[in-house]
Amino acid sequence: MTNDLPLSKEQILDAAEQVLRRFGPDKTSVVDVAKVLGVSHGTLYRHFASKAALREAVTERWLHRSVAIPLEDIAARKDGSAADRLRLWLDTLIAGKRKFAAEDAEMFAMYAEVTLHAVEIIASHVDRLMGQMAVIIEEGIIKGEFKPASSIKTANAIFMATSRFHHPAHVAEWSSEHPNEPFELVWELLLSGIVSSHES
Amino acid sequence: MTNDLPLSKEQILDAAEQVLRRFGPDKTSVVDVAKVLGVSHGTLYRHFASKAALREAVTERWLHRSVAIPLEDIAARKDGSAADRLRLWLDTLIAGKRKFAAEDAEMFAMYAEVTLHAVEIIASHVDRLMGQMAVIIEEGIIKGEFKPASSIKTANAIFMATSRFHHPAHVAEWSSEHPNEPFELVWELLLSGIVSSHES
DNA sequence: CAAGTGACATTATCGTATATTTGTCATTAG
DNA sequence: CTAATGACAAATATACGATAATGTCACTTG
Repeated sequence: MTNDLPLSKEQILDAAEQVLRRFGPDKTSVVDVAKVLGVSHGTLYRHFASKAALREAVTERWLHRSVAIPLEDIAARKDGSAADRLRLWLDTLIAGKRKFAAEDAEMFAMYAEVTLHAVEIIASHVDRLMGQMAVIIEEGIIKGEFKPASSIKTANAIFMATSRFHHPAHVAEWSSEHPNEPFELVWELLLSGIVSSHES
Repeated sequence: MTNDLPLSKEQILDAAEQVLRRFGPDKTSVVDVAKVLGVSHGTLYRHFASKAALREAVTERWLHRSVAIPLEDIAARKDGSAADRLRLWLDTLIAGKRKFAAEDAEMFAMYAEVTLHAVEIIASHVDRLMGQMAVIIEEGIIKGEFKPASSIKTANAIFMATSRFHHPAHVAEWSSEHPNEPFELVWELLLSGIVSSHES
C-alpha cells in the first residue's frame, strides 16, 4: 500500500522497533505494527511465526547492532596492549548495557525478558562476544603478555565472572551502586590471574 | 490461647515459615499466620510493621540459619590449605543455593523477591559472608599461600565474580546448564589471580 | 500497663462479562 | 506461485463490582 515492493523482514523490524519505542512492549500489538507498515496484521505472520518471535528478532538485531558490532571494532584493533584492549572491551560492554537500561528502559525490559526465554538467540550472541574476547586474549598470549592458556576458556571465565556488571538480571544493582568501584576490584583480580608472571 | 506466654518474634517466624511453605508466598495472608498461632492478625502488627517486614524477617532468618551458619563453620576451620577451604566455602554456598532453588521453589522465589527490595537485609548478610571469606583469605596471605592484598577487597571481588553461581537472579541458568563446568573455569582464573607466584 | 483484640478504613485481589489481540486459513490479486 | 488479505476462532487482556487482605487504633483484659 505505502510501498509496492515485497515487504522485507528488515522493514518489519524497523516498524516494530519504532512502535515498541513509542508505546512500550506491553502496549504494542501486532496490529499496531502492521498499521505503521500499511499492511494487514496477517501479513506479518508470513514473516514471523509469532509475536514472541518478532520481539526476539527485534532484540537480536539490537544486540547485534548496538553491542556486538561496536565491540567487534575494539577486538579487531591491533594498537596498545592486550590488557588495555580487554579492559576497553569490557568497559564498553558494561557502559553500553547501563546506557541502554537507563535511556531505553522499556526496550531493556524486553531484552531482559527475552534473555530468560529465547535461549538460542542469547547463546549465539554470547558466543560471538566470547569469540571476540578470545581474539584479544589470544593476541595477549602470543605477545607473552598473558600466560599460555585456552583463550576461549579464559574468555568464557572472564565473561562469567563479570556477569554482575553486564547481565540484565542485575540491572537493579547497577543504578544503586557507585558505578566502577566493584568492577575495578574484579578486574584487578581477573587481570592478575591472566597476566604472565614474568611480565616486563 | 494455645499458649499463655507472651508471643515472641521467633514463634511468629516459625508459624509464618510453616504457612509460607504450605501455601506458598502468594497464597498466605497474615490472617493465615495468625490463625496458626491462635491470635488475631492485629497482634502480629505489634511485632512486625508490615507483611513485607514479616516476609523479610523470615527470609533473613533462613539466610542466617541455612547459609551463613554452615559457611561460618567452614571459615572457622583451621585444617587444610586456604585455597581448599575457600573452594569448599564457595562450593557449599553454591550448592546450598541450588538445593534451595530446586527443593523449595516458592520460598526461593520469595528470597529472590526480597533481594530486589530489602536492600538493608541483603547487604548485611552479604557483609557477613564477605567477612567469612576475608578470614580464609587473610589466613592464606599469612601462610604465604596467597599474594599480599586487602583480604576484604579480595573477598569482595571473588563474591562479585561468582555472582552468576549464587545470586538468585541467575536461578534460571543454574538448572539449564552443566552444573560445575563454568564455575570451574572461573575458579581457576580467580585462584591463579590470588595465589602467590612463588608458591612451593 | 503490657499484651492482645476486632471493628473499621484502605488497598489489593478475584471473578467474570466484555473487548482486544493473536494466530489461522481459505480466498483474492497480480 | 508468491504476496497479501480479512473474516474468523481461540487465547489474552481489560474493566469493574464483589470479596478478601492489609494496616490502624480505640478499646478490653489479666
